[in-house]
Amino acid sequence: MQTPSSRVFQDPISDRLGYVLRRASSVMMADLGGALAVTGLRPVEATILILVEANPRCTQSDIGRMLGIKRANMVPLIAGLCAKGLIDKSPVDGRSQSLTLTAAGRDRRDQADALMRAHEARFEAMLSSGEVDALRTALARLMLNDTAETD
Amino acid sequence: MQTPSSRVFQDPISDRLGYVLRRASSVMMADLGGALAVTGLRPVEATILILVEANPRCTQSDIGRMLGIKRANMVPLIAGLCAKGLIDKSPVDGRSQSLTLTAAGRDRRDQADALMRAHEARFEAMLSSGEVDALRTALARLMLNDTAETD
DNA sequence: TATTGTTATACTCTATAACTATA
DNA sequence: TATAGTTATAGAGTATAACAATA
Repeated sequence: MQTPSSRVFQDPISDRLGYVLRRASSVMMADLGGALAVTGLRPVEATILILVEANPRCTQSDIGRMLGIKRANMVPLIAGLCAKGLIDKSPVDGRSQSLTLTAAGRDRRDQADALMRAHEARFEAMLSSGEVDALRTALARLMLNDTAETD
Repeated sequence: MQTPSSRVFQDPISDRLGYVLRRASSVMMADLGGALAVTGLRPVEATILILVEANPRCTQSDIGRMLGIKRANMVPLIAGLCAKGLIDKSPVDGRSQSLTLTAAGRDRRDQADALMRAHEARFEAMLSSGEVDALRTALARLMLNDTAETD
């Protein structure tokens, strides 16, 4: 056969740290997206529910800063969660609005969180506990190079 | 002062492996993008030049399979590199075209590769060599969970 | 002056469907 | 029947600029 590749290719990029980091991240995010599909939430939406529950009465700007998402891009995210009846806004400032989970939001958060933890456990099961610790340590170290502006 | 946050927030997501993986990846990619800006190439374009040099006469579909980029999305990437005079196409099949670097493409590849290696060295310098090895091993293991279709 | 929320906009990345032509 | 290249299109994610209201 002479189908897509009897040819063997040189692979000069699988030893590039940035490349493998990006690919591993995209594999894990794709898995998470699939795991969360039953909740009707995307990973970022599930993450917001978790953050709002842990920080009741925070603002959407607070969430944006925690996640590295710009103010302008938080608007449709929060609006979507409100439209789904998972989050309530209430004015605090006149310019700020505090966020809290609705009862449905708490249920959905719990459902999503359980799926996220199971997802994480599936990936961690591929590593020894020492490897997991090493991975977390290394990633935390690399993140110190973050140069992104707050907004 | 009562500026953006005298308030301290709970952070229930920085211990989620998927989240830190995604953030670390985006930090490193942003740094790479900045480092490559002087070449006028995006990270994916530099990567393609490196792959074409290592695999002369490969097709754009071959590149797509190596990088996990779909056929349809390879079209503007390769067209852009051709328009810049960095890659030449020549028909092999009637349906396939083989890719090779032009002289300018080789120069640009070398320039970009040097910047990529320096970029990588800056990040690896934040870790011990044992930590670098552990990180690479762990990431390679996680990537085995890849469920993406070829095309 | 700085911050919050917002609108509008644009660019990149990714995904699907469909088509042509070739093998 | 499968592959290569292509077009068109849609959805995410992310970025900037600008504005109003408020602190």
